[in-house]
Amino acid sequence: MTKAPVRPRPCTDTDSRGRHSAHERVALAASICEGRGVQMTALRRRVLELLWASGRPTGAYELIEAVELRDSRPVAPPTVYRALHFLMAQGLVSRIESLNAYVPCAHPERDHDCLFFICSGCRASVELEDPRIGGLLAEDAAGLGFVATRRTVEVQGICAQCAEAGAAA
Amino acid sequence: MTKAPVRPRPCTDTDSRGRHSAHERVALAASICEGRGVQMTALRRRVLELLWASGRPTGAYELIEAVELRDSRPVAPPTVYRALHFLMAQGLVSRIESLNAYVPCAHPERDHDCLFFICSGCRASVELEDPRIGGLLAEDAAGLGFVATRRTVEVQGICAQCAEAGAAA
DNA sequence: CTATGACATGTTATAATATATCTTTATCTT
DNA sequence: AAGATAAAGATATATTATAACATGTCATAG
Repeated sequence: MTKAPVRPRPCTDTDSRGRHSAHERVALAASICEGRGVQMTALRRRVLELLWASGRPTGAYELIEAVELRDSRPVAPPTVYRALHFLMAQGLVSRIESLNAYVPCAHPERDHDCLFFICSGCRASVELEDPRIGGLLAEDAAGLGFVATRRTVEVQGICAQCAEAGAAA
Repeated sequence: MTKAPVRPRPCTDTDSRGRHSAHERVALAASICEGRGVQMTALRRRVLELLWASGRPTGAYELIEAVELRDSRPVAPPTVYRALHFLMAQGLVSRIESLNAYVPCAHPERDHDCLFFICSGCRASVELEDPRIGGLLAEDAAGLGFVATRRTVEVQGICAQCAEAGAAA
């Protein structure tokens, strides 16, 4: 009656909690690609793996270095950018606009519309789903006669851990 | 009971509607600066003027060219970037992260928390205030123990005019 | 089996965006 | 005027991203 029953939950079932390993994440992504008839190539898989392994929003050039290190060969920017474009098109990766960085998408199996909480202390980001935000944005868009194709919702600040650490220091 | 009474309204009281000229906008900004004891210098004023004159999100380098044209002298990037940083710090300009572009803030006198609807057809952006979004984001942040300092809410799509034009074509 | 077409990647160069650093100038303050 | 402070000028460079063209890979039609 008073509130919508939907409560957002953080998509923090990271491998550090023992729920899903990076490997499992990538396997899920691969099966999604298979189902769609698109190719999860070695390079794309590598980029996605490295994003999951990173644990925080990662810049394209950082990712280039990581691929070079991992595969012991030089890799030029377009190579990685193309992989990122593919992964974003498949909903497997999101771009954090305010950081010029990329994060793997926690729930590629659902049609996602996520918001990101980005800690300026530890550089981590938490992905959240809150359908109510999408609802309001849709409503506002409709009021303007605006047809939305993509949404960017990012909140910058300090996470609980860093706030505590900062307060302790 | 069922809905919050707050309804968002677009901040589209642009000078094309005869409400506020760019000059008035800048004068208001200057008086805000005066009240805060910070300096609205000639350069900062020029950059803000040009942003108001532009009518759409404007890139830093586009702005550099505009200043050079207007003031008939060469202007290096840091000059304009510094002015932009100042104007953003004063809440007089916002950065559109998804475009790497800057827009003047429609209501600097209010403590703003705006969302932007960005048309990929005409490249225009509409600034909206919807306190409900901020409320939900605050609620979600609180749930995570996250202390928010800044928000980025951007919706990409096609505006009513462009949609109509596209449909007609 | 090899020609062809579709897709992915490699390679080179460059565009677009942004900042670090140091110097100079303007503006207050005393 | 001297010294302190804030702003802008100037030079160089860092960071992020794409354009354009060449090559490789793989399935399959001929």
